[in-house]
Amino acid sequence: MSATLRQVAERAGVSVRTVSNVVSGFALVAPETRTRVQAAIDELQYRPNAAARHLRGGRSGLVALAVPEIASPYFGELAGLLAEEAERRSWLTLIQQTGGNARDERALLDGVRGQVVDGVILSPWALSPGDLTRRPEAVPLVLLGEQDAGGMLDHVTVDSIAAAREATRHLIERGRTRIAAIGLQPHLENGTAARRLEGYRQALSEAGLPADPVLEIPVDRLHRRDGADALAQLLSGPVQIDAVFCFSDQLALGAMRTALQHGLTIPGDIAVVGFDDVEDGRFSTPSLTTISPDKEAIAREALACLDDRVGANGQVPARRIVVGHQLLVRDSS
Amino acid sequence: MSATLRQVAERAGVSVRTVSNVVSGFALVAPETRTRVQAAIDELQYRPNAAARHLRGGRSGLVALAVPEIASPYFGELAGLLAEEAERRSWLTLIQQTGGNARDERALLDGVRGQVVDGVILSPWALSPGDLTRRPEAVPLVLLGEQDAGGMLDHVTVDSIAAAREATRHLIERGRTRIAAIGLQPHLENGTAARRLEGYRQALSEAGLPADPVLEIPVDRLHRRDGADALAQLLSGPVQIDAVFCFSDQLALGAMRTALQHGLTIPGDIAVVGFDDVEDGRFSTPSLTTISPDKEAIAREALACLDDRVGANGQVPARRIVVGHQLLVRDSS
DNA sequence: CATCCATGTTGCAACGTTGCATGCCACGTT
DNA sequence: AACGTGGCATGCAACGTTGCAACATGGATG
Repeated sequence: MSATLRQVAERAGVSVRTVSNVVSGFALVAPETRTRVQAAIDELQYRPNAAARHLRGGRSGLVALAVPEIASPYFGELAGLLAEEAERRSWLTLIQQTGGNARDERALLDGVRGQVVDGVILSPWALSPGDLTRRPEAVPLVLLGEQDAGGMLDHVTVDSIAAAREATRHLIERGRTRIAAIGLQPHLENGTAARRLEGYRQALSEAGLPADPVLEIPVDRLHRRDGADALAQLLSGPVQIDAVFCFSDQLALGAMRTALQHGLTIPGDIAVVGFDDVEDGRFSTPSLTTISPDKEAIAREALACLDDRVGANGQVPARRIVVGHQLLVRDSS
Repeated sequence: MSATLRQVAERAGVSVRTVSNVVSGFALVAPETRTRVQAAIDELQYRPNAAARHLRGGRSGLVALAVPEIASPYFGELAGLLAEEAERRSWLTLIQQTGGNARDERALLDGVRGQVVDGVILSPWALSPGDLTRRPEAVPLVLLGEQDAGGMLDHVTVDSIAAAREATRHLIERGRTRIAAIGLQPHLENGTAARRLEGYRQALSEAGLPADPVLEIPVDRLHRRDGADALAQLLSGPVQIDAVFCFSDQLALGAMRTALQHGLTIPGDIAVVGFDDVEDGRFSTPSLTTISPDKEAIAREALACLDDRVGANGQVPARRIVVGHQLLVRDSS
């Protein structure tokens, strides 16, 4: 094991407390003493013991990042940015996968959180606002995504309604009139899909196009497979379409595959727009038009919220931060 | 904060030690006492304090997962599986991005490791075997990938030479004779690219095809962009090719994009094979033929190594575990 | 009846750190 | 000479847990 304060103290011929002062950089230490202690520290390769500091100070320096699945490109990219930002602020990042189900998300809120981490950044998928606010313990919690908690919690999000409206409007401006929406998730409490659907409908309505329930396709999850299946289902039916707005890039990439397999051209026969701007969509063929949320800003703001809340223990008013987004027009439309 | 053992003890009218015994499940506790204590635990919602346990027991229950970048699909998928397996074994997973540079990888070995985590799973990218073995402290370390450490450390890998040979042989069996290799990384210590190149050359040699240095293309990183650029470079030159073996799926997906943009057909004009079997390749158009390493096995074996080494403190002989792989033939060849 | 054992239960100490209060010294002021 | 002051260093206690050894109790054994 590593050297302790006591060992360093003995070596330097000072008290444990003085070594602690040198290590912390604070307090008054005579220059001569400081160099002597520092020498002992270097010789013994002293490293502060994280467990003792945690026990004594009540802070672990750990933040949990809870997402449905880290392997999903969007959450992978977000996790990368969050981990970077966390490191910049001297936090270590714990990764916690919820699988997107309510049971695991709830277990997470009760479990890990309380005793190991100083804060949690949660991207809820299945929890209702009620679940979120009914938390006995008070570990700082920041929400990502659409699921609001009635203004009780810090919350970083994009304006999904506006973004979805822009995406749909873009398709309309390209002359499309039979625009399907893929990605409804009526079985989840999660408000994301609902908001994107809302934006989609607003755009249709603004353009005087009818909203047709037959064009609104629910999916089980947000994987490529689901997008592929959803479009296949549409194409095998009697419905005519000339565009699809998918609620995630993953869905869009799956849908594109189905379209191409059916011999359709993109964007000739079908224009496709996604949401997330993951790396895949930039190099797919054709490249994918998408809504690009400002992920760097999400990471930055989420950690900033946590920092503020952990620093000032007690009452900081809950914040709701809306980060920017951008429509990136590429070859698929 | 949460209740402590002492508070539970007072409430149940027993000693702190007895409560500890109940919580741990071990030792002898009279059934009647146990239920009484359990009741107090439930009422007070007692949760063991992780910091105290860590300090007392010397184990944090944390394992660090150190990869170049979590946003990269291969590492994302691997991280997901590793985190799942870790949870199954009651570890929490810390995520540590090295950026694939030697400085950060070295810093990681000296820093975090020592005082916070019980073990590290490292996917080295830039470190030499020398860097890896020259470690003063003795925190269990498991290596992923090709970079061996002279048999000094636990090491989980695929047989890259054999896999690359199979991939190349597959292209030869499809009648290709001008097969390029994309993905050399002469600037890194990392042995991965070197082994895949070795397997590629072996296959050519076995088939009596000449190895042509002009067909072996180095890249800076392993992103789609690099694959796209590499193929563009090849196509703009005088060299004729009818197939590409890319050392990662990312490179392959980038190369496919370039090929399609140049109006080439896949696999008609150019057959493409990748390495990794990431989700993207399953839904790209055309879908990507690739080498699929058994990622579940990698995750399982890596955690098993760590468990064994942490459990039995001291001398466990270093293990080298080779997990299986499989050539998945899809539309790109 | 003394002894031994198994079963329950307990107090003490220690893990390494830092907040707090105190001690000590030299120096300058009244 | 007595006093206050500021710079520096230290000892004690506590964070919450568990290993260890010891201690009760009651029943079985010699």
